[in-house]
Amino acid sequence: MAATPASNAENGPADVTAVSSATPAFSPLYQQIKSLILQSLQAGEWKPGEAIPSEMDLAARFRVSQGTVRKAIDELAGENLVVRRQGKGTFVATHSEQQVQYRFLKLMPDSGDRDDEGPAQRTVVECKRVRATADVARLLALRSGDAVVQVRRVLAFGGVPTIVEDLWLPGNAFKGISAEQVAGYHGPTYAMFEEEFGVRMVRAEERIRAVAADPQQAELLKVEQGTPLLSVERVAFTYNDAPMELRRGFYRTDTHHYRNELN
Amino acid sequence: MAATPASNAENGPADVTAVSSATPAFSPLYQQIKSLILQSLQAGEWKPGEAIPSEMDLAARFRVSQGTVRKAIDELAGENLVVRRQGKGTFVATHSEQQVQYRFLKLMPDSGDRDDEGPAQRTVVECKRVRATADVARLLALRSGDAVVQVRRVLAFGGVPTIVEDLWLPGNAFKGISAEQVAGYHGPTYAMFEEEFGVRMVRAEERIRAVAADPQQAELLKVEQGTPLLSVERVAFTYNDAPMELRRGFYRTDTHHYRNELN
DNA sequence: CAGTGGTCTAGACCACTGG
DNA sequence: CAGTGGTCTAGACCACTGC
Repeated sequence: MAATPASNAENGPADVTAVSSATPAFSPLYQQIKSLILQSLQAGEWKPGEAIPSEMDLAARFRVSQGTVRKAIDELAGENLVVRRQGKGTFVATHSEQQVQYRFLKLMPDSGDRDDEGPAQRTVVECKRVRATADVARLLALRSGDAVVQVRRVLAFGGVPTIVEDLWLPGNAFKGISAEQVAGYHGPTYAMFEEEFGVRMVRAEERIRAVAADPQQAELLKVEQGTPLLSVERVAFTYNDAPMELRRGFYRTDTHHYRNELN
Repeated sequence: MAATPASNAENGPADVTAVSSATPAFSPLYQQIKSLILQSLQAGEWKPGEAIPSEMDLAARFRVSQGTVRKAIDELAGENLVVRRQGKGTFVATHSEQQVQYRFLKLMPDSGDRDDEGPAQRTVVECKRVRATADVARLLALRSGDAVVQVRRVLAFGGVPTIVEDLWLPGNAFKGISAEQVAGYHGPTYAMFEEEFGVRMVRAEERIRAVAADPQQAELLKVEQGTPLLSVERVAFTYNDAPMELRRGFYRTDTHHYRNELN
């Protein structure tokens, strides 16, 4: 009964080549298993923080060997979609964990660790429903005029306002979001998105520039107008590469810096 | 003759735990194989661009199964130290390849591909031997006053000067480097370092800030003094995490942006 | 066609977690 | 102690490259 991959005979396991017999594209079994798991992840069969079935169980479910499931999960773990814990199981990744908190925030204090200065103090300046402008719509894969939620907030570290940023969220997925929710939640904002709206951010792209502080930014960050600021435009994506957040931030870099690792 | 990593008994597979019986630290066999390969890479047993022995050969050399060698090479490939090519072999990674050229340069034109604007035009402003200041020495793991080579250059894209940067290189490893060499080499500077000095950069760390152009930067980049520029400080490392280059660059970001992917 | 990396399996054993 | 992920092996076959 166990699968005998790539064998056409009676008993054979999933026929790897049969998936799309028209295209000559060859897709390994473990890739197919991977996308099956991915579908379950997307569908919410297992929630963030929960354990997914053991490798043995999944092997039985998909009629393949444990090694094949293993390789599929290896890739998912490499993409930070799941987390393996020896002796315990494999868990759906979440932004709530201590270890990888602020995974997407690359701004670091010049000296000392980020833990030293504690969590950011969040001040929500405004939170309103608006219609998407052309560029917001484009980046969020919406149509101009679609409903979006715009949040403007200031993040301070050790009492010093350091970041001012706008968030744009598709109105559909974030119905009823409020300023209190954004400001009051304990933990990363992306963890709140998971808990309150079932939206898990998986990856993001940033475009960084140097700009001069305009009057409003200068006031919110308590710097002189014209001070150079780091402009960080981020598009964050959920599972199927669907953009779910646009963020435009302006960072003071007199006591902090944006840290990046090149491999 | 052939290495028998950490095996005590005659026939059995290598005893994984015996490596450091004092420390309870457990090091899997494939990790040991990985560091053996890494040592050969460092020692220059195989040069950038060359093929390393086949998995079968390495398995025989180290007296382990092919699967174990495979997992070791998988990690090396994941760190971009080595490149696998099906049907051909596994090759030592190099900065000379077309595909991954400018792996460390994240500045992108706002519209269009980087290939569209062609290679950067390099102008070397100066190239001189100096003594390391305290901060340069610290970042390069040298002592203050040690000999270093400083290179100042301007990079232009499509005729527009966009980057001005200083490079500091340990004098020891880069003896005899000249302005002509830096300016005249066809291909990435890091490829030149490999060919001419046997120094291969493996990874790098960057610290990014927004600053105002000083008079000299303004002149070289043909912008107004005070224009916001992206300040990018990079330390590049060779094999054993040894820092081998410090680079301080200033980027115009009116037509380009620094692109980053968050996972 | 031989040689390379890539996939898949089956089974054994190890390390770690928690009841 | 049972259950989980982690390692290692041996062997089969597939996909790709180049002679």
